[in-house]
Amino acid sequence: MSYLVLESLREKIAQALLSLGLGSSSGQVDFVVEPTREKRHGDFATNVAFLLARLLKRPPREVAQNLKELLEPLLSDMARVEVAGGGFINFTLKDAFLLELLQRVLEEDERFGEVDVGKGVRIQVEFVSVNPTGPLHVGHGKCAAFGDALARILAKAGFAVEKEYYINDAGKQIELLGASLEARFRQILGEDVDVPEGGYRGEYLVDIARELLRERGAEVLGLPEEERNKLFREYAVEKILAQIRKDLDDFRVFFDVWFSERSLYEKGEVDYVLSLLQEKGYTYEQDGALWLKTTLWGDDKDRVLIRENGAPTYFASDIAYHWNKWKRGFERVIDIWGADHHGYIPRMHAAMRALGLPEDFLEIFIVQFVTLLRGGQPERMSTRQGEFVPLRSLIDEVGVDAARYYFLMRDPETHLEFDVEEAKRQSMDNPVYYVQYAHARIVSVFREAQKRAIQWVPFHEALGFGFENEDERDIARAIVYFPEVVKQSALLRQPYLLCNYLHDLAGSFHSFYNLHRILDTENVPRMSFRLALCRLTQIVLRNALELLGISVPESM
RNA sequence: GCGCCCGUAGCUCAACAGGACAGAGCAACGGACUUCUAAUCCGUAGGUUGUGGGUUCGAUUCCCGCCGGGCGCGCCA
Repeated sequence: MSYLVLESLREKIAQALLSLGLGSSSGQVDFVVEPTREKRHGDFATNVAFLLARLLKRPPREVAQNLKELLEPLLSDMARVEVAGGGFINFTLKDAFLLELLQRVLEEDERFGEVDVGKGVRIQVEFVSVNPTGPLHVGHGKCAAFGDALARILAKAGFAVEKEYYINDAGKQIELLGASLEARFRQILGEDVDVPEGGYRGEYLVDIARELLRERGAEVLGLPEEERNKLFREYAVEKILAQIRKDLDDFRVFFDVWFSERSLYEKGEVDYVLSLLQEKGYTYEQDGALWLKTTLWGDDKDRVLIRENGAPTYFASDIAYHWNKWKRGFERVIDIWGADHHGYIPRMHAAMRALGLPEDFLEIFIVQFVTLLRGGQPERMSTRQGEFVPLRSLIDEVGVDAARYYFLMRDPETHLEFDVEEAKRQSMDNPVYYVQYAHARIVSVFREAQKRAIQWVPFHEALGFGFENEDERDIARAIVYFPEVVKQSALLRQPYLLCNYLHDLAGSFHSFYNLHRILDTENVPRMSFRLALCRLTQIVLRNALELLGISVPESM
């Protein structure tokens, strides 16, 4: 497991507090340790003295001073512990310690960044789960990128992760889909019929109808109604799902499980869960329908489980679905939904409580809409949001890497303005290339070294030469911080923290590269040390990009 | 009307979960390739953090009101 710099420091401070009879495990002093923003404040800082000052009713500065004296002997890894500002305590790592950590990074290599905050907890991430009634659009792409990256990050952070796609292959919209396909089918055969009211009018159904005609011929219309409906329905779902899978594959998003809603009905799980809720006494009948008392857990109104016509609602099968997840042994499940579903959250949480599941079993994330811009102007393809632009066309236009990075670089719960023109530009305005370029540059340095048959001291030995300047040290500090970022993004479920980090790391490297010559055969120790730093930076860039599902180019 | 999200430089966004002087990129301007990839770097300029209160040693961050934008409020999924 990788070393967590902040966590270790925090623990030591907590220990010091305990020895003072303060702080304690009860956490009455909830202090932070964080990397400093400015170099002159050292590497890390804590606000513990401010919080303690309140408790002790002493000036923060004085508390900080006392604490510093107490801490110093405990912190053999620190070169300096200083009181600054109104009462901050700043820490500066010993170079020797930093170098020792770098050694570990070399050893851990592709495993660097693995942390054990997940402790093997089984967690499921369910995302995209688009109804198989039409192709994926750009908004789904954002959900896909987020869910996929989150799953990768959680795995790196020590969770046992499974990715799942829930196929809504039951219910009215699927009936409508089948009817829409049949209408297109008949149209091709020259019949004067229209797509049913509220049906699916997209061109893709015309293509599918043609395919069906080619495969099965016009005689399918002669089948008995029930059989015919089933055929059209299933054919449409199958074809559309295949297209969705293809799009997701190309977007480098893969699922462990494709779960069918229909199977819940077939196995009687919907009925079972309904009876379970009835037994618990959380349901009642009114207006001929069966209701769940979701208001018991804060929902605005109670919700219908079985309609007056006897058909279960989507809500009912969704409850069964989540019960099924629980029965499969997940300790925690994450649902990622589009913004138009946010009104659905309270009832879902209420249902979990009604089933008696732990409060933190279900986590729901809402992914806000994407607005596509083209040169600063909103995309015209839709009168509403750009999200109706197919994901496919975005991938074709800007590529997978740029698309994924743009989706991931922001908090998914905020609206995203995605400028297609900017994403396409292979230049400095494009953050994904900025990061990838750093990697390609490093590879190129090694390529050059090899070409010139340059000999250098092996990395682990070369690290012994130590830092020559602040620029080198800055990179080292950024490198050893990576595991903390993995931990943070996993616990906060925020892949974008990783993007910010990557951008910073790449920036430190680019600055360094422009300021200092690496391949300097006049000074072999220095060159060797710098090559070691390059390799280390390369390791982190690669590991981090992989967590985002973005390719790691050897040259650009 | 109610609920959720959002409001920071001309534009798109950060600010590490309440911390030090609010930072990047783009756009603008000025510099750096006979030397490891210039998709890069260095510098200049750009701000009453929508607004009014409150809590705090400290607020872009938390609370309340208002203004503006987005989304949702079905026995649809």
